[in-house]
Amino acid sequence: MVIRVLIADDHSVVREGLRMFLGRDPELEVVGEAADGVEAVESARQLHPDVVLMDLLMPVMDGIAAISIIRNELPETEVIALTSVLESAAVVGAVRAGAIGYLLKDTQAPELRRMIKAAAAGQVQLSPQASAYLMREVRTPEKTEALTEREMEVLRLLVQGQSNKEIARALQIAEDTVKTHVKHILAKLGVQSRTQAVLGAIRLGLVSPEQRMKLQ
Amino acid sequence: MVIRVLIADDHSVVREGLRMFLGRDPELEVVGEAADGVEAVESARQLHPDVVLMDLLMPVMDGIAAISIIRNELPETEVIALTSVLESAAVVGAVRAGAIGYLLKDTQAPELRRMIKAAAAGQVQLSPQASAYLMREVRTPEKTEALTEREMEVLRLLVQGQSNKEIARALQIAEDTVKTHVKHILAKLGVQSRTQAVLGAIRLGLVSPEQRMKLQ
DNA sequence: GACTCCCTACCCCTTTAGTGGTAGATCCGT
DNA sequence: ACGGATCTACCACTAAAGGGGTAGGGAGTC
Repeated sequence: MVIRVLIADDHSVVREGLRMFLGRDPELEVVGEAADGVEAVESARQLHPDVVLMDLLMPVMDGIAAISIIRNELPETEVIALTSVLESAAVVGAVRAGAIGYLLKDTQAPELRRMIKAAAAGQVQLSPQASAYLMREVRTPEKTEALTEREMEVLRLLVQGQSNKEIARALQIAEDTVKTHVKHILAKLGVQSRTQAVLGAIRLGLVSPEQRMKLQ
Repeated sequence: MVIRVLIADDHSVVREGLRMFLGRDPELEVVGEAADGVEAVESARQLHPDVVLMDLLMPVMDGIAAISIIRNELPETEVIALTSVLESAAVVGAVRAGAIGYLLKDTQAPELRRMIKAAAAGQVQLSPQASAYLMREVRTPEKTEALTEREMEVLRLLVQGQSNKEIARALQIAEDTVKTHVKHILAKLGVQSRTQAVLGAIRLGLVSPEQRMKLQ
């Protein structure tokens, strides 16, 4: 019984590396590749793979969104999140979206193959570090209270380094109103200043990398 | 005449992918691998490769530092910077350090082989985007005036979201002095607020990723 | 010795940011 | 119809940040 694997990563070098790692094992077969989230979802729909190796950082549609869709439409298909950095928000997001496993790109080949087989069998396999992040998250439930839509808009402008006055102009509201929103954002994020809010937003992945790079 | 290549990347998957890409070409031979900057430098010393493929984001010693050392000690060895994101600071930093080329991890195999051969011949090969970044840098000479050592220290604390008072305590100096430093930092970075300074520092790569992640 | 750069520290002053509270308008679900 | 959440907006006040300038002491350079 061969396990059919779909690889989703925006770097061709990484895809080729994974292909090599997996190709050596006769129980595994790479049935397709995808270079972004949308491709990944479409390929999964067509191929019905047993396991998807999904990079979290991809253009067009990020990996977490793709995981959600795939897990919804194809409950038989298990997804392993794949990333180069072990970051709290990414682990939690991937697991929330339905990933059964989480691994780093510096994982060795045997470990990788073991995880794919476990995933195909529906068994959860997490690295000790990833488990630790999940534990912490469970112990501290929704540390980040959900921001409202408007607050997210304000946060996005904060992350571009704008002042309250500039934000007010951009959103066509009074500066006092902006201060109210900022006040609530700081409280919800549990920080003391807009700079900390910006750093927290970036760290928690509340804003996409594109948004925070607009500066200049 | 076979071109001897050293691969330096902290992700085993990426190394394997590069090996695959390059192995298909009889003119290229992968003579070694390194998982961090220090390993890269040591391997280069021993192996004297013709070309080093150097990831910029690595633990222990980052790629740019490793490039500097290698280019200094082994002028015959050309280095191609390798990274997943095309970012202004990284391009400029790599070229300053002595990289002869710069390429992204989503580069296709033929392109990759072509660049390695050009590099071995001492020819510069840059992607159009990377060239554009360099052009902009040249047109805007030292947009970022060099910060002094003390200013860098203050900047690092700024990037951790600390207030002037907290920074003063951390550095054992008066808050007024901190304000003076911050004043100079803002002027040199050409920004209007500490939040913008933090964003700029991150974008320009003036602080390492580890430093900005300390929050919490 | 004169000069420059850096770090330190203070001055005065303006602007921006942050805290606490209240409150009307709207929408949504029960 | 009612409560709850959200967005809006204001008030008063305090704290923090930023902009201008000056200036002494140390280290290094010419």
